[in-house]
Amino acid sequence: MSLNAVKPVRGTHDLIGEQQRRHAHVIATARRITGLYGFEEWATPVFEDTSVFARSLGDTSDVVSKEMYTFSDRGGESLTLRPEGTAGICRALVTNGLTQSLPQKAFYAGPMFRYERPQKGRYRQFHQIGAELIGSGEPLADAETITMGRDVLEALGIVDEVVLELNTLGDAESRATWRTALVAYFSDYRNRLSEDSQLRLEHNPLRILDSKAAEDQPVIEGAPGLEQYLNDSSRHFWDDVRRGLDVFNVAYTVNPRIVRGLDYYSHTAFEFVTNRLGAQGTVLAGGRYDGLVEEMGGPATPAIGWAGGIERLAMLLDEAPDATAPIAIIPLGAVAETPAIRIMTELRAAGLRSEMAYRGNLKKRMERANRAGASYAIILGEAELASGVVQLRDLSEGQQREVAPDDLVKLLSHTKKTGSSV
RNA sequence: GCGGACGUAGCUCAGUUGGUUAGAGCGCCGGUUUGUGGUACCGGAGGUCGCGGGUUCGAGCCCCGUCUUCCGCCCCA
Repeated sequence: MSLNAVKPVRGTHDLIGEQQRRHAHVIATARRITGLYGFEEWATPVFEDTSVFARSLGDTSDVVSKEMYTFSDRGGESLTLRPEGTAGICRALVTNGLTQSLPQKAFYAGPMFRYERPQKGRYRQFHQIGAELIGSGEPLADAETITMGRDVLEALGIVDEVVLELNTLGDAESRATWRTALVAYFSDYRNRLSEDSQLRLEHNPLRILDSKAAEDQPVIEGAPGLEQYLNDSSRHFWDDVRRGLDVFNVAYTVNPRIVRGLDYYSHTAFEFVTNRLGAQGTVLAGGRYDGLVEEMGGPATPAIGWAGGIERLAMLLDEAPDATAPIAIIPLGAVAETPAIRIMTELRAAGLRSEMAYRGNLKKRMERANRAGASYAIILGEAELASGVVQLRDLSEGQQREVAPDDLVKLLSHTKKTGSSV
């Protein structure tokens, strides 16, 4: 790198070659699978009025103040780069009047931004796929949405790398009574809690449950579970979600420590987790958020969804999808260029990826074709022009024969091979 | 925001207790009589050792600061 080369912003990454192909594959796969479930892709702005996200977060101290990319535009309005996808989707639902035509099934993919310290699979600009099913309050909707997430992971070939952890947060009433009991319990053991957890007791007591501090574990063991505080309807909902997962044939383990900090969450919470990515093991996660649309100024509307981190999913893919192998067109001498371009144009019109280098002798062009992972080389010089043929060389087999130019499309169309360029 | 580790060619890394013009492999470029690649041989380019200070006769190596990346913590919408 040269002396005064510009540097990328901390926590941002370029996606080139294999990396971009991995990302594109994750997105294309998720788009296809969610499509099978009747979801349609939405694209919302990457920045919104700050209130869109601030509202969805309430006044969760750290998150709003320290971890969002917030700035003023020239008109003095406070804007924020979206830190996640759900709030924007809900805002779009409301502003487009779609609360009148529920349910809506939205799939999205794109960059998100959080001002955090980077680690592997956790960047300041990162990318997510996500799906939101808005307007369905039945437990079966939860089961089907989770199943859809499982299917995406399966289609990516990584379902064996993850386990599905499931929990219920109950409805607002159940959670309130549980929370009270929890705070009372932890307060009794306050001095046995870690310093962090003593702070959490003040502003986010549920988070003590997934504390990593060793000294917290014995206290957490004895903490009251939500189970005993669930009211009847919440209990039925929870039972029905699990029954639904059985019907859809989705395996899960119940993990009572999965919590969500915000009030609009209710009932189902789930995470697909891997142990292959260190501390960033959650690969796709979601839950029910029946209170959010109302928070955005719409009518009370039930909703459930999930989001998955593309970086993490891309890292788990066994191998990157191959680039499509091109066909290399190699004219020898200036007179061959025009017929070569004609052939190349025909191949492209037939849907075949074709490239021609502008310079270099035959040897150089062959080397270049090889490096580009070309499947075939089409060589034509004066001798070929004179007899109305071209040389068609199979670069993987090393065999070469003369063919009529008109036969090329037919010969190459069914031999779509893959190469390993970039 | 807190704690820790790393930072030498495009990539992966070597570089003895600080001592002359900083190395290797891979990759890249060129050549091996000019119409044949992926494999052999020969040659070449490319680094002010992340950046900035300091100590020293002398710093890639020691000290301080700073930036990045990575590992944890906090947070995780």
